[in-house]
Amino acid sequence: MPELPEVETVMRSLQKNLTGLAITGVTINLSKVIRLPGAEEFKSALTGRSIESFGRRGKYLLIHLSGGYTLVIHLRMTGRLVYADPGDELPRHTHVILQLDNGRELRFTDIRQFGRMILIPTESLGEAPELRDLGREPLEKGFTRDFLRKELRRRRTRLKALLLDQTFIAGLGNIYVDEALHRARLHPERLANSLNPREVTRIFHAIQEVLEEGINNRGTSFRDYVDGDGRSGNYQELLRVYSREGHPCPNCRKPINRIKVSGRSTYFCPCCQKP
DNA sequence: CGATTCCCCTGATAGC
DNA sequence: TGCTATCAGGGGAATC
Repeated sequence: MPELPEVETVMRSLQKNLTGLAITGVTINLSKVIRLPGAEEFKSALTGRSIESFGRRGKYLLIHLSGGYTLVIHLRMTGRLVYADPGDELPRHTHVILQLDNGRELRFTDIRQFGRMILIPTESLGEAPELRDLGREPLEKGFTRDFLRKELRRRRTRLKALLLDQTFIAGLGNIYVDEALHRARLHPERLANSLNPREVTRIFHAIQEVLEEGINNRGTSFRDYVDGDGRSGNYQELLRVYSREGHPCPNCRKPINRIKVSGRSTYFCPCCQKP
């Protein structure tokens, strides 16, 4: 499931291959993935533009195009963006293809059809409903221990629910939240305003560490995720709790437990992460 | 404000 | 073997 490290890895792989190329045509096989504008307008607005640079905001990938437009893409659960040769076998569930002026193409494939694309003027990126309400970038300067401390104190919700809230911190998802909580030795159902200063420090560092490790290992390929070259990541081999129910905790060897928190499967060590 | 549930959707898996 | 029910989950909407 593409979270911040996976989207960052996709961005970097596409950046390397696609920067400077022009879009010569667009194929849309499933128009509902195009949220804005309409499918025909989307095609004509993209065709002829060149790819100038890439960016990321939370779990959103940004492709900045010539003429002041940005293509905003969310991969949700099973979305893939892969740079391919038109001769390569076309995967099932390929919904959008951007033809490029070097004879290759960028394919958007998404089994569950949850992923979305939006084309908007770059200058109005900040007002786009998808991006407008996103919280801080956890790997940028604006994410400080002091910010986290004040926000945690203010919120009366469970820690896991808060960390998953994209309007609070942008980019964390189920995998990295569970990993960060384990690393910080905090129970996912702890109330956000119950953390003492040392615990705040622990979760602050843990969030950044798991995200950086995730990026350094090119993301977690738990099921569907691959980068822009179609390569899997490696972080699934380093996960300590996520999807490891019954496996021994790397710290204490007690079996990892699984519960539901805010409707999400939540993995934790009942010994290291006491309520 | 927060918690819960439903929805979108396909494919893997469990249970019978 | 083959069928069906359940589950997985990001995010948005609706409801309490």
